Amino acid sequence: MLKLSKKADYGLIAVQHLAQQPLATACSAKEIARTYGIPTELLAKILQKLAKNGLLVSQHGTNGGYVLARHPREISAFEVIRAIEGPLFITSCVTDKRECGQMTRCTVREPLQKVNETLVKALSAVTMSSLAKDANLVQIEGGLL
Amino acid sequence: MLKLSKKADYGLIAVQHLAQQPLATACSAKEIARTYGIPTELLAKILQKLAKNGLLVSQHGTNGGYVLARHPREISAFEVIRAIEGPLFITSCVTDKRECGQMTRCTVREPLQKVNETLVKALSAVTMSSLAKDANLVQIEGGLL
DNA sequence: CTAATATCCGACTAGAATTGTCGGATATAG
DNA sequence: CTATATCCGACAATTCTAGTCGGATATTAG
Repeated sequence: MLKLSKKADYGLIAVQHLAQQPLATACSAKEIARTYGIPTELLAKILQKLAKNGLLVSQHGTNGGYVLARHPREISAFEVIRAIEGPLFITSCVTDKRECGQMTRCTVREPLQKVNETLVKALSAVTMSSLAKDANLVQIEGGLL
Repeated sequence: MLKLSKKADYGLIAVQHLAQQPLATACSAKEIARTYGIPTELLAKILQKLAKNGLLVSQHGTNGGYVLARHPREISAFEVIRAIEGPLFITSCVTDKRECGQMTRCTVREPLQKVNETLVKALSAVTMSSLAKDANLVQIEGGLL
């Protein structure tokens, strides 16, 4: 059905949560998991992956946890998703290197590749700070009006 | 990994195959399946779904098979995919009517909805005739130059 | 130093979805 | 009447996802 995995959802929620924290305030996996009702162990592994991919910085020990490695403006939904789900291809036949042996004259693949690029661009345009903006839209508008 | 199902791929290939046929020439499921190395029974069910959704017209009996219900120009990749996979949502929490009970203040959902719309537009812009054009691009260009 | 906290990591299970198969009913052309 | 082909539901096999568990390492508080 062409949908994101729950892991990706969890990751986006967590990163967005971190984006809303005061600067240099670390959040533990347990803390975030409880806030959103996400299985703790599962979120822990997702955060580890994000840290390994350089999106988060981890801090061991008491009062440790995770902090964004960059400004929310410079972290896109695409990066978060790719870090968790790996390279994303809309076509099921083209994966990292292998191509489908059968259906050699597949005329479908190439145009879908372009759709794939469009999707990547759209996801790249969604930054963590733009998510936060949407979240506070009512407040902001209220202030401006 | 956010990819189309094989069924969707098979469907696109089949519809595109039909788009390349001389007008009013029916192709059977078996015929198409063998051409592209797709499991016959599986493709049969996919074509049935496409017929039920009004994209194809079926013809029983000897020399029967399937024909496009409309001009290739008026059949988009999006329609084919939706007929096979059902309504597509990029967010895993929002399905047809249910929303995720947990994580009430999910700020992720709404912006992704926009990405979803972008994706739908991109897929809608890809028509079966545009697929065929890409396939014959070399010929056409050669003729024009 | 010790205890508490938290990341880190791999292996494992359960459940769901996808993919593919089978058997048989219906319709149609020759 | 027979061969062909759509139609349809049920089922099996395989793969993917989601979640769990146990234990190792690192850091801070006291």
